[in-house]
Amino acid sequence: MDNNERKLRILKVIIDDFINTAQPIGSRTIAKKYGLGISSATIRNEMADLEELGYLIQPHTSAGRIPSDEGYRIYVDSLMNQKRIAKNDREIIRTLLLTKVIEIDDVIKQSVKLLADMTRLISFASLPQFNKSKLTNMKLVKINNSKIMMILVADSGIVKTLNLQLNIENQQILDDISEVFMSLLENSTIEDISVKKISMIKNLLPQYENIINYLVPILRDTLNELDGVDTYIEGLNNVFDFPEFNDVNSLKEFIEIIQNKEVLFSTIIGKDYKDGITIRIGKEIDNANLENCSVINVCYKVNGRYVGKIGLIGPTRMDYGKVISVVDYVRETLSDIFTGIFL
Amino acid sequence: MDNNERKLRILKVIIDDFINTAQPIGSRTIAKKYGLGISSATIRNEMADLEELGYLIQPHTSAGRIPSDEGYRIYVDSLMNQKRIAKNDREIIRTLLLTKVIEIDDVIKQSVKLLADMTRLISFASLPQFNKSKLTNMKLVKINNSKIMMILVADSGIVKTLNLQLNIENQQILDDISEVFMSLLENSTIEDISVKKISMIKNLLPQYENIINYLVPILRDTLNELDGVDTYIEGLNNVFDFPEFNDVNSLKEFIEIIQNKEVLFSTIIGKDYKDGITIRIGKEIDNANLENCSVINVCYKVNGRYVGKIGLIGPTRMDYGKVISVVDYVRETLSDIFTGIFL
DNA sequence: ATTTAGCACTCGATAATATAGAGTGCTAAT
DNA sequence: ATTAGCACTCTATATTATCGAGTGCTAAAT
Repeated sequence: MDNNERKLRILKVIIDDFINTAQPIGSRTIAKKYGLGISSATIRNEMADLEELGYLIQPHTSAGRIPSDEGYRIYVDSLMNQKRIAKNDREIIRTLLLTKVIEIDDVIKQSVKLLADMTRLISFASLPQFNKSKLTNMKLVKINNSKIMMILVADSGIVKTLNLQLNIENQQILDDISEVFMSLLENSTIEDISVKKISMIKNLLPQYENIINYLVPILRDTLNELDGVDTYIEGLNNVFDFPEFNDVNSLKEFIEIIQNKEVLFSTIIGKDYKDGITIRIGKEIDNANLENCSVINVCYKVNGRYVGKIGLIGPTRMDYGKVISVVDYVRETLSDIFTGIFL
Repeated sequence: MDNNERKLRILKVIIDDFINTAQPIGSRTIAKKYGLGISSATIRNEMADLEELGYLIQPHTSAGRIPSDEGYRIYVDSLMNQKRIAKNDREIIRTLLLTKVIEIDDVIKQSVKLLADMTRLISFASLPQFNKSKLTNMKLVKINNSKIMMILVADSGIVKTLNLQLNIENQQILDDISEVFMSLLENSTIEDISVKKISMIKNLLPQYENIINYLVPILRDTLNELDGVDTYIEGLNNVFDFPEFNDVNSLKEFIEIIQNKEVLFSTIIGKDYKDGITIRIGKEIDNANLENCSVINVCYKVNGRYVGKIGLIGPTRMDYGKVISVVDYVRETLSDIFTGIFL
């Protein structure tokens, strides 16, 4: 049916317009503003159909219509113009991500900033997880009489520094200990740190058994760090420019939800790792407080392993075409960086 | 004149009330709510006088009065009840600052968090500067084939970790280098790192001259780090609860001003270092955008040297008594920590 | 069979108006 | 010097009126 095709064209126009203006749009305005070659009455009829199909919503009788989540879904899946990222933006991304930045954390931090700046939405990322990584270096540094610092380096290049309370007479002791640790545990994953290896360490350094007993669980916990996944968030200030949050209360609510680590990590970032861009619109996010938002996510791999996710959240009314093009280019750049071409 | 004394008592009552309610207060309410033994008419006359003196402001004819900046100034200087910090708060501060925390940066970060939580205002700090400190430990850790990490420990307990690009075959080389560095530079200040000492290091490790040439300026720069003063800010979310910011625009403006590094560092934190608590009220801050705010600052010393400042900003209508007691206790605790009693 | 002009109707947004009440300043009595 | 009394002011809130964008339906036009 070719009138179906016309319906979709009208739907596209409505959503395009709404993304720009944030205002409900009516049949007359559509006819006037976008020359579709049909009268407002015809458009009116089509709009009534589109509403019945669930793609449009009428805030009240005498207002125009706005897209529903389902409307946005169709729009994203098949109606919107795929935009090519602006050359200027492309260059900024490449320049800022490919130079100066050394640590993975910094690459991700920088990417999150870029995403927020370019899309004027809120961006976030989860940081690479340390587990299943192999221990490639470990150092103990004396800070003062009661404190030391433990530095752990994983094969992925991730570095963890831990401040510990420990009375140590001199640095030499720490050097001896870390040397033995490394001799036995270099390139170990968490599973490789067996009881047997620990006993071997203790046998080699019987005089430091207490210290070793103290350090091993900390080492294991750090390697195992399943829970405390670090997350970044940027662009929070952009919420002030969202017309959908025009009162202090809804602003506050949204900011608080988004800063809730549990919500951010479980719901917004999510735990499913798969290739490509994931878009969740409104109710699809499955959180009553985020019903008016959409979330766009991508995973990034380091050395071929999924280690984290990066993405955006904003009002369902967002410029999907532009936003997706930017996210996708960041994804591509991260992929280039982390597959070792540039690192 | 003893009626002067009565005026001040009335002024105090008005400000106390306004701090609590954020509402202008009238003569009748004062007479009813606070039994001062005088009639509303008398209070009315006194209030008219207080307004003429510049301590009160009448938002409009039929509203009550609110304090002016000058009113707050008198209040803070001589009227308000000096509060003793709540025992509970005292314990939280001590517990969180004296245990677990090792690095000065962390102490300050934690302090800033505590201040924001306890006062429900916005808190900030500038970080200690590293210069003039003595180097007490240095370690080089191999991260991978092209990267190492340098850890510098100063006598003050400050730790700096730096990520560097350097091709190093194995950790042993780094250990040798750092050992020689420490043998010659332990307890050196920036001035002590003389050309002569550097040559001595090179003489001891002729085969690593390139590496040493690379590391020395970085070491010096880090020790010298004069400019890039880091600042923290916490409690930004508290602005949502200030009744004085009840529309999105004023919220946005305030947040943006406060996050402006230049304003934060130059105006809010300020560069004057002196003992004790500094309070600036409204216009005293000398920034048109912060006219409705007050700033409370203290400096902290590490090893007897001023190294940074920590403080709070919020609406002029804040509970000065409580806020000052908390800030003062944090100041005291930091002083204890940084004079080395606990560190 | 579609499409469209025409029109009565709906309903939120905005403006205009009315009302209430908190607070004031002044006057005259205490 | 203090206070009761009272007319007056002015904002905040509620009430009402008005406007207009948009709709759905009907009947005419294509």
